[in-house]
Amino acid sequence: MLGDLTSDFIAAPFMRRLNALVGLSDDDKSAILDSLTDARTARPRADLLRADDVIDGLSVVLEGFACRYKLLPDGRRQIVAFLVPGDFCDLRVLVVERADHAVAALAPTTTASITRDRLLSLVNTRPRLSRALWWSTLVEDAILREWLVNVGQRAAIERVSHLLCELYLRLEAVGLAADGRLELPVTQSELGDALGLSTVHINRTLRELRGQGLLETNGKSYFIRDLARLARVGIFSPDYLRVGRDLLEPRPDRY
Amino acid sequence: MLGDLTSDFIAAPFMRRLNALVGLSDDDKSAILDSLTDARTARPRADLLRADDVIDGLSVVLEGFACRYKLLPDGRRQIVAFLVPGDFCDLRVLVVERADHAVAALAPTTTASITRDRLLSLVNTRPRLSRALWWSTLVEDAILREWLVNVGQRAAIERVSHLLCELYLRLEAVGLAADGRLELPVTQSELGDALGLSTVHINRTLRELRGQGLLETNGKSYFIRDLARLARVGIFSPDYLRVGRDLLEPRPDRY
DNA sequence: CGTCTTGTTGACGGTGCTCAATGAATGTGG
DNA sequence: CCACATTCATTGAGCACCGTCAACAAGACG
Repeated sequence: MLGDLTSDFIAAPFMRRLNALVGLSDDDKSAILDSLTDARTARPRADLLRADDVIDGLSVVLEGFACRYKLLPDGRRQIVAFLVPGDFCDLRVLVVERADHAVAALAPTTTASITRDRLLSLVNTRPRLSRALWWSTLVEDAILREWLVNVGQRAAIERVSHLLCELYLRLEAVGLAADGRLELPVTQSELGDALGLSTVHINRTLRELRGQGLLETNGKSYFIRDLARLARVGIFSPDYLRVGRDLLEPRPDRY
Repeated sequence: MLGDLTSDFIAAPFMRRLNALVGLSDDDKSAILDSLTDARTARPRADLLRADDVIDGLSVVLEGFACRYKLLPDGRRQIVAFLVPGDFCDLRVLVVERADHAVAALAPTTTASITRDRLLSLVNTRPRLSRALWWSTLVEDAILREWLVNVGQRAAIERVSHLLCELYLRLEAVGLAADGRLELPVTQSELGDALGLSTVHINRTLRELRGQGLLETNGKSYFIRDLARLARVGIFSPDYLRVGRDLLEPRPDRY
């Protein structure tokens, strides 16, 4: 285990994520926290996991920013997910031995791991934890479906707006964004690879959003001036981020 | 249970799918087959499951063709998956109570169900079955990621070719396609909604593929004249359809 | 036998891509 | 600490891919 790390500030986003998992007891939470081992920090552009790698355990992002991606033989790249602190790298390790896609750090990224055996024994002895882990894969799936809708149906300005709304809410949920401000340690080229748009067009689209007074950017700092309006432009509804929660649960009325 | 249905020809694709699931015993197979109940046939365009529906059990497609889809408020539709015989409608029922997307029949489609309680007791008493079900959700995820790559990175002719290769292999795997021939009971408009292309452009792309001698179409019958070449055009590699199988397993050399 | 859906094709235009150049920022090695 | 290289953001020009609109034919269906 990581010793002091479990009580350390660095695990805060992961803690917040665990708290959000339905029905997880304090006992479950400390069981999984205590199983974290082997913390390491990857530099930007470093692969955390390569396609066809044999997976030997479950990794959790504690700090930083990463992505899943697939490459075509000619070099085109599609980013299929962004991983923010608190996200799991490869939950499918429970069933599958090899990855079908790669995971790369986009910013300096700290991860910690749980060995496969430890994880299997956790889910076997703690049904609620097992359920919670499955639940978080379902949220991931829901995000993936929404990304397909985004890339398949929305125009460029809608895609960018939608992604910004999603990332703002996800980062806010783990305490890494507030008051419309968020840090996105990704290049415009990476945004393009996630949204199926060219770098040049990402740049022009961001300029358009700034021109409409919806957004301010300064390097990798983003400031959403009007979340409700940005959500309208992006035809964004946050429901998919809360799969399985009671749909009638009161929600902030910002969209 | 469905009585005669379990031994009936109609369950053949589902049987073939079960046989393909890793490590499933005959006992497991008959347990799940015997749990099938409440067979019903939906007409084309009928919803099998609506967004926000409370899910009361697991449905299996026995015959026909269906899709998962999400709608935007203005009517745009993205099809996020095709369901062929042997596919499950809503495996997430195990964890989540409500659907975040809809499922619709595209052809006359027969489904059978397993009640939630029965399913839960099956997975609790049969670890291999539980593992096999999770495995099939992972294959679904892999297909979803590949669709995102398809829509995000590939040009129209590549997208159509890729989808045709995928559907041919999936249908062949359950005995519904052979010798390059397959039936796709979908309209060109539905292909467009799956690939993020307009109906008109689907039509032109199919014409182009016919012109290149790669494909023949006759209504909803498709004949792939040269699978290897179509796969090359679509930059198609079948790996993602076999997530978790040994990557060294010998494969037909058709791509 | 009308009506509706689907497939097909043409014309036209726009969204977004490619190519190219520039400057700023960042990183690296001497 | 500076010289140099590389990455990244930004903008312009030109054009291609694909969408929209429109029309018509052929089935499918009641």
